[in-house]
Amino acid sequence: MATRDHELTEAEWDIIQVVWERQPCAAPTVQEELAGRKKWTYSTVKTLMDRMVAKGLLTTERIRNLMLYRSAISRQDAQRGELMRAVTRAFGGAFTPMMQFMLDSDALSRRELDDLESLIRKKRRGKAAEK
Amino acid sequence: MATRDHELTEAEWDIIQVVWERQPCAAPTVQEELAGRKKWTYSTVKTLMDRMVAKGLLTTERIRNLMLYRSAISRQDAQRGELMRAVTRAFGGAFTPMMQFMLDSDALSRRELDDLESLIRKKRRGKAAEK
DNA sequence: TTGCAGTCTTTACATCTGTAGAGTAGTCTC
DNA sequence: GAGACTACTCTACAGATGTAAAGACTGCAA
Repeated sequence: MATRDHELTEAEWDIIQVVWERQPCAAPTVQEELAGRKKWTYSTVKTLMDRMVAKGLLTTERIRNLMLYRSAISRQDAQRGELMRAVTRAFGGAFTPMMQFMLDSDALSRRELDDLESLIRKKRRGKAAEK
Repeated sequence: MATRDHELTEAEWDIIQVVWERQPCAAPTVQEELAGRKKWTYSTVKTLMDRMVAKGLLTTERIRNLMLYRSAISRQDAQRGELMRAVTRAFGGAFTPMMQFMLDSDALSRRELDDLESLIRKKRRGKAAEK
């Protein structure tokens, strides 16, 4: 059941983010929610959402005259997809080099490094416990 | 000098990868190099490369009748761009959650976790030494 | 000098993505 | 029941992306 990786476009990320928060929700809701950041008209949002339905990213349920949308993929799936995309394209599919790159890029503060180290330690204990 | 992040498309990644390896190189070289994996004709490769020049991703130098291409951005820049894209879109710009996600996704083997831990330790020592 | 092999230039086209106007159809209100 | 709302459907269009055919140029070999 290879939940194959989904790649969302920029606009799709903006929309699905709102859907995850508010689902089930109607297109006007999403448009209003995004109104602050994006100056998209209702039409734009609706078109994007319907295309996402066609792509299997969202599902709809019609209640009388209202279309309710739900996400068809989990946030985790979408995050994994985005990550796989990055690691595949930019790092030849190898996670360790990517992690190393992040560490080397000084993107992380001392504090974050601390957190990360304990996370890894915990993780390793888990692995060690496995068969 | 904000070396702003570059976002490459799928096809652009394939091409620039070869350019990094072989530069300076001509379009036919790139096409041949990719021939195994992509069934792109010379025309396709050349068109893509010229568009990349227009975008500032590659540079050219004409020697007689030959066009030599070079990458205008480093592999690191491109990798950073891809990573920023992922972390921005999928993790709201926060690196730690992204790292955590990777750790939780079991993408890494015991071995890799070991390597990673020592990497982080080294990194932390570095940070500690700073001002 | 003629043709061929190699390279480049021009043009094209389908699909995807972002963006939206215009028109239609229920619903609520007076 | 007519207007005002609200939400929906249809259609369009420009720019980006993937893909490539057709034609033009040029230097070398016969």
